[in-house]
Amino acid sequence: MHHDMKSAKQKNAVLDHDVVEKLAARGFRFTPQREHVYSVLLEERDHPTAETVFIRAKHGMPDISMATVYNCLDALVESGLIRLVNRDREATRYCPNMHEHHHFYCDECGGAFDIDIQPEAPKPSVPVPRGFQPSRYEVIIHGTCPKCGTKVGVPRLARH
Amino acid sequence: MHHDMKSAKQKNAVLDHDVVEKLAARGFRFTPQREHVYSVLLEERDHPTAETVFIRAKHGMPDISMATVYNCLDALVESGLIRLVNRDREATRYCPNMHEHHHFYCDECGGAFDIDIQPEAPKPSVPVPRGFQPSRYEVIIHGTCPKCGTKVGVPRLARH
DNA sequence: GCAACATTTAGAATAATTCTAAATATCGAC
DNA sequence: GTCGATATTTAGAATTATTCTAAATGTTGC
Repeated sequence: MHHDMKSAKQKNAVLDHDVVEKLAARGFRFTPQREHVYSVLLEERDHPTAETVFIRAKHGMPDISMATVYNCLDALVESGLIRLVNRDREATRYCPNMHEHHHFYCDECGGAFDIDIQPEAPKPSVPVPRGFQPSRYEVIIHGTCPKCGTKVGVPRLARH
Repeated sequence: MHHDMKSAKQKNAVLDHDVVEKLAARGFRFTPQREHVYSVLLEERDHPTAETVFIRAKHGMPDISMATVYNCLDALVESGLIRLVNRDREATRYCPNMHEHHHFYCDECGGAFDIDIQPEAPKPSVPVPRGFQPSRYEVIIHGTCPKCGTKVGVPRLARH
């Protein structure tokens, strides 16, 4: 519908404006590639790797290169628009959710889930020793997700 | 002193026995290389990379190979004797402290610090949505360490 | 439009990790 | 203790993830 499209456009305009500002604040320009990479991250919130972002970004922008994807991701991270998350022994992944939140990684299926912080819940007060100045907390929770938790878990043996 | 040496030896025997058991529990053998790699990790608790472990391990065992270091680290991780920690965009690092604890990473000097959990402090109760079954929490704290915190921080510009 | 500078691009280079195949070591059965 | 089965170590090749390079292109301010 015409009305909806216009509304969506307006939303994008607002969004873009924010992106422009955040990039500019760190001395970066707002380019079609950076916008596109960011939109890819927003679309599927499954913490994709740079490789996956590359593949997805090519759909709407077939000529984009891997180097540019890395460049864009770096710029977005520096600008505080996305953050980077690590999985053990895996390629770095990216997350566009900048609200304070935790991450849940399912040991079974490998899925990644954002865990929102309940505003009523007490701040995870982790006392650090004298002299340390914490700026950011990151909580990673390992376990099984609802889908995998219901399956009968065959305890796997350690085999080489 | 003779007495001290004997005591140290006894300690090692106890330690080794635990290592043997933990390895065996996962179907691994207790080998000189695995023992040595583990001892390297215990000696310097600075979360070394595989590469660093390799270099250090070569001192006491000049013929050990990189492949074996990776193999040993894998076996030790699987056996729950060490754990693996990630730093953004850096090689995987290893930590032999298996007591429940957090990690503090200094943004300035890159140093890694283990943050013990105060027993009196309330468990960091991070409520997860229905259906999720957490098995392990990992808390990473970013900030500045006591040494770097005292220096006058020149705010660095974002440059490419 | 021009000069200065940022960005993109393809591909090369580097770094981290995993794989392969042969040699060696260990374990349990006899 | 010898034998066969299996695990481990080793060197080096292969793969994967990331960074670097240099040339082309785009953007900005004058």
